[in-house]
This record gives sequence, C-alpha cells and structure tokens, in this order.
Amino acid sequence: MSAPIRRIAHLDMDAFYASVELLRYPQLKGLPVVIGGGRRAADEALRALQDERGLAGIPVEAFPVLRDYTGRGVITTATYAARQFGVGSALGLMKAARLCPQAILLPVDFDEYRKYSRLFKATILEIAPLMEDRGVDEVYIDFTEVPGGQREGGRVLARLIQKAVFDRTGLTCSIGVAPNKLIAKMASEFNKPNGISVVHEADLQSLIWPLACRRINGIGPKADEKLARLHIHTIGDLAAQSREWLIEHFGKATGAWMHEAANGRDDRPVALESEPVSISRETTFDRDLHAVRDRAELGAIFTALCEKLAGDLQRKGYVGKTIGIKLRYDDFKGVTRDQTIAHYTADAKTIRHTAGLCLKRVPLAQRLRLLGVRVGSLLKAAEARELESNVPVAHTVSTHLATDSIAATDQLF
DNA sequence: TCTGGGGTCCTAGGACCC
DNA sequence: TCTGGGGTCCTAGGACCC
Repeated sequence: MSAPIRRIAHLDMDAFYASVELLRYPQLKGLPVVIGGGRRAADEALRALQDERGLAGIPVEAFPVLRDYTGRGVITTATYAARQFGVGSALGLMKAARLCPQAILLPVDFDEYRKYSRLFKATILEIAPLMEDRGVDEVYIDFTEVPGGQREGGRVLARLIQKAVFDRTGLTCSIGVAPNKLIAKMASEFNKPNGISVVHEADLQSLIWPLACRRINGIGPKADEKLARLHIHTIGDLAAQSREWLIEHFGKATGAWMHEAANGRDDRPVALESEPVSISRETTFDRDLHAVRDRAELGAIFTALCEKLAGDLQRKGYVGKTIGIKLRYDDFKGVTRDQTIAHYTADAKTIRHTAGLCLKRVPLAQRLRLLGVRVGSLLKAAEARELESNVPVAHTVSTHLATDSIAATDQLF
C-alpha cells in the first residue's frame, strides 16, 4: 500500500442560526427570516407568546417583522428565502427593512446555537477524531487516516458525516473535501446548501482558477480592491503573477502567501487544540453618548462591561495582564488603548481601574457609539499562580495600591 | 436611516537590554 | 569622542474571519 493521500474536509453548517430557529418555529419554514438586532420589547413580546401558546403554536402573523424595526443592529444570518431579496449577513437591519420589509426578524439566541454547535461537533468526533474548531458553525476535519476517508476522494465519508449530523440535530451542512484546508474551504461553498464537493489536485485549473480572488480565505475587501486595480480578478490571474512581483506589491509575507494560495498550496495542519489569546466584551449604545453629558450612564455601562468580562475570565479559568479599551466615535472611527500590568488578573475592580486609566488617554470630546473592554496576554489561572508563586514582596504591595485607588477612577465620568 | 460582537494575526516604531 | 546589530516587550492600528 502506498502512503495515503492527504484529504482535508471543511464542513459548514447551512444558515446555521436561522436553521436552528426553524427547528423551534417550523411554521416559518420557507419564509424570509433574518436573525439579528435585539430589541428588548419585541423579544419580551415573543417570549410571552411562547409561554402562552408553545413555540410551534405562535401564528406567523404574530412574529416581529423587519418593517417595524428601529435600531442599530445588523443581520447575522438570513434564511435562503430571505437571501432571494438580497439581504444577508452584516447588512444593517434598517437597510434590510427596505429590501424585504415583510421578513420575520428573530433575536439572536447564542445559548441555543451553542447547544447545537456542541451537538454537531460531538457527532463528527465520534466518526473522525481529528477536528479543528473554527467557530460556532464550521470545522475542518482530517479525513486522511479515517476509514472511508479516501473512498471516492472523501465523498463516502462526507456523506456519512452529513447524514449523522442531520440525524442527530435535524440540521444540514455542506462539506468540501480537498488536498488542504484552503481548497476545502472554497469547495464547501460549491454546493450549498446540503451539498458535498470533492476537489483533487488536478482540478486546480478547472475549478479553482476561474474563481474570484475574494474567494480565498484571507483576501478581504482591501486586498481585493488593490488586486482589481492591478487588473487581477480571478485566482488564475493571481497564479499567473510571479512570486517576486506579488512580493513587490504586497510585501514579503502576504505576497509569498498569495502566490502559494493561488497555486493551491497550503500545508497548515488541522489544529486540534488552541488557547485563547484575548477575551473581550463590547457594546454599541442605543444612542450615541457623550463622555461629559452622559457621564453616569457611560460609567455604569463601563463598570458592567468590566464585571461581565471578569466573570467570563473566571468562568473559563483564565487570567490576563494586558487590559485594553476600544472606543468607536459617532463617525464610526475607532481607537484602542491598552496597558500591561505587573500581575495576571481576572478581578473586576483591577480591570475596571486599569481600563479607566486607558480611557483617560483617549480624546473624549466626540460622542461615542461603542465601548469595549479587553483582557489579553492570557494564561490559565493555575499556570499564572505557579508562575507568580515566588514573586517579590514589593510587587504584591503595588497591586493592593492599584486596587485601592478604584474610588478615584469612579469619578472619571 | 447606514454599519454587532466576538475573535486572530500582522506590522511598525520605540524602549530597553546584551 | 564612533559605530553596530539582534532580540524581546509594549503599544496602536488595521485587515480579516465567523
């Protein structure tokens, strides 16, 4: 037997949030539905209806629709019926309301999506043990050594996984199988929804080169625009450029990577485990707030963000020592500030204090639409304890001083 | 009536150390 | 008296992804 050919799958759940919602509200099947926003009043009305008539008993007319929405939310997911109207992810809800006013608008329910996310991933792991988590609704799977992973280029195993996921969750997914992650990711888009597509190395020119450069995971709007200015539109156009020329225009790292990608080369392994680098909380206000005029309100939001963040860290068992803030002004421009402290922490007061110092270094004349707090340079709490277990006394004192001066920061706003 | 809330990685300059 | 260079950490911003 010769060595097995590397076969990597990318699995993407179809319209994940929306599909989970349709499991609860089957009466909405086939209708344009979008998930997003978050209006307390409408959410409560919906909850009251659930209590009264049961989920599936809510009449279609009783659901909130886009037409009635006022606020600053965006669409996170749209059903395929809604996509017909040109609405999709990241579109502002007010804008979407003009395209499809009758679309039903459901609030985001992350807890529910996380539940199904765990379920479909556990199902995959029972079949194929080498899986990389890429967020709530997608994964990479290494098919190479899995029984059936080589049959029909991986199609047989892909079908098996697709069926297992559907049987367990009632949800469909699309799978691409290819020689590497880069191509697998593109391939999973080929037959959406509920599709499978298999790409071999020899298919590069016929299946990959005609695609727009933007389809490469890692080429975003900016790079795409620049490529277009250079008259490069397809991946084939990109592959026709020399490595040197690409490095000249996009820099050493990006240029070389583009050259590899365009030629279908990617040797990144399927990464089973990864540790978080940072954890953050942010919020966009219902209306823009002014640091002076809305001092009390901003201060309360700021403190609440720090407390939630501390809770997240503690629950997940991490501490960090780089505390940062993020601001977005009413013109949508943003700034960040951060500060590294002497000791790892997950303490709300310490975070609040340090973030408060960051805030003092930022211009606050203009009104704000967003405030965020971040903790980075993370370490597992146990590892940090070990690391800091024989720390000089002087440092311990400074921590107490820092925590004691919280009162002063409270007067910030 | 524009534009959410998480994240990751890269770049680039300055400080500071060897 | 001058001339280096490498390495690491910190900070700010930006591109990109789900």
